[in-house]
Amino acid sequence: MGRPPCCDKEGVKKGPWTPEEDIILVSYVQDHGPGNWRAVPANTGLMRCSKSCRLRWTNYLRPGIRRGNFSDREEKLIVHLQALLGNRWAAIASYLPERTDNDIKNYWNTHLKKKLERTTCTAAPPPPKKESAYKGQWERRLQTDINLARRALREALTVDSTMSMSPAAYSNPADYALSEHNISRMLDGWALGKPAGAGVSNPSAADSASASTSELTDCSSSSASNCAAPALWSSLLGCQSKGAVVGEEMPLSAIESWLLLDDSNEQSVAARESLLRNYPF
DNA sequence: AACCTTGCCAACCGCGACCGT
DNA sequence: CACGGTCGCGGTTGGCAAGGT
Repeated sequence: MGRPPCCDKEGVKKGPWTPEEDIILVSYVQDHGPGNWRAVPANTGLMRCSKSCRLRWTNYLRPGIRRGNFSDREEKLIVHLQALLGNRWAAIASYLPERTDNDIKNYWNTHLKKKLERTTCTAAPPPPKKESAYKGQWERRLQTDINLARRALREALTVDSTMSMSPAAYSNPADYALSEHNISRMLDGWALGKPAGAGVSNPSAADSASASTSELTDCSSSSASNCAAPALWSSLLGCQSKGAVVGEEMPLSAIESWLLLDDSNEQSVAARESLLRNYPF
């Protein structure tokens, strides 16, 4: 069986958006905020399905989106994150707040994939290096971060008596492990345990702050992973997540440094090991 | 100039997850 | 618990533009 497509109703317009439609959508979102997409066509008279409205907003009209060429830094981040996370474009996009998952996906499919194929064809096959171990560890870590962030956000948004519960109050230990209480406890521990040089500002956090300068940016209505992950990194690394000076020259954050490290460089590997020691999982 | 090929990207489609009833 | 509605994600496609023949 299968659900009929949401956009096959008669009178639902498809294809490219006109400037007039864009204006209507932007005006509506400015008034009501993003979210509740089902109400958008009904309230605006747009002959578009809710899905199309959401997509247009998130991929094109949403403020804070940077279009055009990807920088080397962004390329490297995408390549590394893709290697770690696979084709989880939304998760990858959460580390590049100014780029949409669609943009990153398109860029990967049209540029980076071919680029990598070219380089892997010409380059010698990679030795069975420690990288795989790092990859596995960091992939798990990143995935856990996303899951924790999602869960923490959900819990934070829920006025819940379990907030003050002790571990013993949880019937399932896994529930406590993922509880907001435990997460904040862990974050405190990580922040306290940060190395002397770890108090660097996080460009991701700065990007988030930059994106959030627009009053239209509404984290609560978008994917939790999109908003929570950079914030989590900020917490993890002891960075200021709010009030980051936008536009100021920022040193690379620990995570970004790691992502940009050259695998073939022993110094880089040593630096990575150091990071792993400083931020034990 | 006309036609064909290729590359790019906005938009669509289908599926799974989540949430309320 | 089951069900239906909604949302978000990832894969895919359609159409346009640029370049080549």
